[in-house]
Amino acid sequence: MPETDNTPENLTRFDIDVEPHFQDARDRARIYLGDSLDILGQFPERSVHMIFADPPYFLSGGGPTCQSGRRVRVDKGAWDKPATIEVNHTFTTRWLEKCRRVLDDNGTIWVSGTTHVIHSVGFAMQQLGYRILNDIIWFKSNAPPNLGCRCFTHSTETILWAAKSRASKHTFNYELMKETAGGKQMRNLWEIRAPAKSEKTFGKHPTQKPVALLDRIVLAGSHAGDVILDPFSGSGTTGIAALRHGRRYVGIERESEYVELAVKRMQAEHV
Amino acid sequence: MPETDNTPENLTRFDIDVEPHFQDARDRARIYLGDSLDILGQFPERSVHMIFADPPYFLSGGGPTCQSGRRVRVDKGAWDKPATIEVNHTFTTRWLEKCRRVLDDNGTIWVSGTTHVIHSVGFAMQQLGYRILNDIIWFKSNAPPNLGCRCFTHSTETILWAAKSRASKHTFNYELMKETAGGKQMRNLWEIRAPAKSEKTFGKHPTQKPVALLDRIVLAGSHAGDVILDPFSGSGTTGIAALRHGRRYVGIERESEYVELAVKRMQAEHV
DNA sequence: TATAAAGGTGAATCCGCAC
DNA sequence: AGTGCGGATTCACCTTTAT
Repeated sequence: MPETDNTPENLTRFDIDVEPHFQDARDRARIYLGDSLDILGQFPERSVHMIFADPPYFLSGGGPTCQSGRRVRVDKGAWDKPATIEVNHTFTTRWLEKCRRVLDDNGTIWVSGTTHVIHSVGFAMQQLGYRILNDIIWFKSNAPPNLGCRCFTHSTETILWAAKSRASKHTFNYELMKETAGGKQMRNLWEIRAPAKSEKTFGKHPTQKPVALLDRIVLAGSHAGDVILDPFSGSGTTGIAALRHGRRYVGIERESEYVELAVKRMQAEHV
Repeated sequence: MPETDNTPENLTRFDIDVEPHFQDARDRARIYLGDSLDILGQFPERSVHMIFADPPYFLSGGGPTCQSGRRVRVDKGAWDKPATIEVNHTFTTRWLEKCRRVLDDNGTIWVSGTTHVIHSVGFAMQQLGYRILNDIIWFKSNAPPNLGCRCFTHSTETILWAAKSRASKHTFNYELMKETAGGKQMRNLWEIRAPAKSEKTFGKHPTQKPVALLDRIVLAGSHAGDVILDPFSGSGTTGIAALRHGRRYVGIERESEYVELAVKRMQAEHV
């Protein structure tokens, strides 16, 4: 283990056992290929200013980023739903705990998710001592209709924004957000269109976020020069927004396919 | 204990040990004064078609409907935040469990709450085997600005809508909702103004909901004649909406002050 | 060439039916 | 009773054709 540097000015000193898979020329961006829990455990404490995470979840069959093949099989040969939920909550708690260790005392974390996972996230945050500042509602005004007609059209996603603890003096660029909102306090409801298919120029990621969403998050919760971490980097939207606004970026992603996609997207942005 | 009647046509046969504090002439509405856990435990299984609940919560000092005096005091003479959260989650789990027992197999439950409690509710629902159908976002377009400028204006409240289990064939009046939404599928984002102070004619309740919100919930999730339960009846908005649309109502409330308020409001509606 | 109208495509879940 | 297949469903977006 290298010497720990607890100042936040230490992106160039992340001298951990894992080589970054990608690192830009001026070391403003790194992406590590591997397991978030392992890699986060090697980062120095309090080394990042802000975290954005769009975590995978294991319910309802699982997607490509999912270790769902490794589920706990219970008696009677059937998937036990509550057991699966507990397993998922354990995973959620673990990565949120690792994130909290590397987060600056005045830093904040933003976690997006749909119904399947967001309540586990919110509850785990509260259990771990995070202080939830807002439930931000991302309203996708162009959401596709439900094919089944058994409930309301799912047109929102929730983003939980939390400070590290009750004692934090967290960053919030209030005036900038007020300007962006046309002179009034910005509300927790954000109408932002979901990315169209044609916007996914370099490939597909199942939950790719619009850059406009990450722009707002980066601008609201960080300063120029800050280090922003995304432990489930995916297609790299967080990195694009971070660099676009003069922040530094550390991503972690376990699928090399997505790392390549993220690098291509970041390079196409001339950042 | 009386004979159990598992049909849902049994409002007049809720012959439990607790006398309703209020009961209307045609027995379309009852309000029980007392503790929800006790009273729910006496109701027959599967005796209500739909439940709406706006539960109390114990965090951040507690309000008037709150048993917060009975908190767990831990060592060092300070409130232990995670412990408080676990206590709160235990309470949430208990009442959701009791509700599930009295809910018809094809019935649904709607639970409203803010950040402080809604994630505990959602997670407990998943743990108990409920199936969440939607996170409904109630957008209060007339929400007051935040006094502190440390986060975004809290302008939404979440309502979790859930079926009893994955196997349920729950009620959803799709076509009616589609009409209401102007011919397209209704989305999970509902813009409804918060009640003005002048609407609170007969007294105050800290989290009083607009009748328009309950109108929509009642119309979406129940049929005429159905029994609707509100285990934290408060100022009785659920009862007003239920009777207005020809449903029956069972409320439970532990503060006699609110029971009186609810009765006054229901009588003023000529129902 | 620009704008408008028309038509095709795609997403996920529920249901009934056959076995 | 459980499994498994196929059909039905909605609306935003993109493409094609018409004005």
